[in-house]
Amino acid sequence: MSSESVAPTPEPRKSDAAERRRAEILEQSARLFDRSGYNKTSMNDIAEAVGVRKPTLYHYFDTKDEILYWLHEEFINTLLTQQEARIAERVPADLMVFEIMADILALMQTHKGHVRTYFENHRELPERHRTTSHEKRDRYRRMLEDAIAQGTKEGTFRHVDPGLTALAIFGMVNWAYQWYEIDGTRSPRDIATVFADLVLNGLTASPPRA
Amino acid sequence: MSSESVAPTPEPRKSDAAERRRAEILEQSARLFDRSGYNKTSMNDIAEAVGVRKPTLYHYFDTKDEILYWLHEEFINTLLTQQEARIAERVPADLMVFEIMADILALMQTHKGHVRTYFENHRELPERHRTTSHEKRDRYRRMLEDAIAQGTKEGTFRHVDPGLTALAIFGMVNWAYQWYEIDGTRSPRDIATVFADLVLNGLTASPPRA
DNA sequence: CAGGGTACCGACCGGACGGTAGAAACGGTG
DNA sequence: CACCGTTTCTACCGTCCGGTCGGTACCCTG
Repeated sequence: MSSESVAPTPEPRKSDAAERRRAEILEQSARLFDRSGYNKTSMNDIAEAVGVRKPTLYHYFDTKDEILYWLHEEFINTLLTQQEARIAERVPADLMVFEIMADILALMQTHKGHVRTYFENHRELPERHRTTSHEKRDRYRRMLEDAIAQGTKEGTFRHVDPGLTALAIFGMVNWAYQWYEIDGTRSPRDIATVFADLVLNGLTASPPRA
Repeated sequence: MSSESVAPTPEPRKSDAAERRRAEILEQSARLFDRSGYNKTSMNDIAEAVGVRKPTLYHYFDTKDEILYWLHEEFINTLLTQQEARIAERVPADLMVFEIMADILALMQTHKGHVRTYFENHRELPERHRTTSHEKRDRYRRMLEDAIAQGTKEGTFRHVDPGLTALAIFGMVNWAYQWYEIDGTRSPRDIATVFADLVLNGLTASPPRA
């Protein structure tokens, strides 16, 4: 404490290099899982991509499942933080719905491998990790449900089932992991605009009788 | 031709029993894949569930991939046939959208294992099967796009991008494979009603200015 | 510069898994 | 009832893969 005067990094709890290695392993894993699938990618493949040998991976992650678990952590924590900020700022419900959709669609550009791998394999996670990851996922789902319920309470939204409606909206955006092309013409935010317009205003031409 | 007078099944091209065995293998595969995942289910597991030995499976399907391929065939052909009938009947666009959604949601009750397995593993299919299965999938997607475009042309729907809108709608219903519980309180058709109402009329309370 | 944790590696293990070989039984047909 | 394709089985193969063992090099701290 007292001896450090010009330390550039105040508190590197764990070795800084270790943290970067860990991040690199997750990044390469996501890349390979996205390209070849979780099950068809071996720990050896990951090690090679990172530039180390297989046993070194096990210095950072106890099992392959653990890598999958942390891929989920990386993006679900982002989503939770972003939405928590909006709740604190009391963002209007309709805007919240749009922003949640935009957040998730943004992942398709920045964390496609993470998302795909989790969506397609979370059921096969060992009990412990599956449960805790589902808790965060469910917490996020409740955030959207709350935003919908709030919108109804404030008169912005019609009376709808918040649970089913949230599942519909999540479906719209989550499914993008199946078709979104990173080098496509539309940005995630453009797509969010179109999707939010659809879910807020509907497909029907003449406004429904109020 | 001339010898058969009271034949109950006019043309059992391939042995009838063989056809039933094949169907049974697909059914058990879907069940096990849904429970434990495609990759964590071995050919031996399937054989046991069917009540035969592993090599017998290979008498009906050359590879494990082929089983996955035929699981897709089973449900995509149903979907295509159902929608083709509607096109022939000139069903109105908004009803078509509802019925397509209802068809897919119905699969969650009748073919959950099929759907899940295909969605989560079609990318890892060998080139040949992947391509042909994608062709049918894309054909079905175009059907929804056409219905949307037709609705716009007829003035039922607003001006929207049919491609993106179709992807949004498919997302809503396809994603149900992740959360639909067969013994839940809501039937697939109930859910389709709610979802179609959402996508047709939107979430907003007061009608948007026309 | 001694000591101890951190990072890394070569070699290896046990087992599971997709798929095959080769032959026996079965069953419909002429 | 002889024949031939179909269906099924026992036994087996080669490979791959997640994970471990035991040790070495490295580096930071005292």
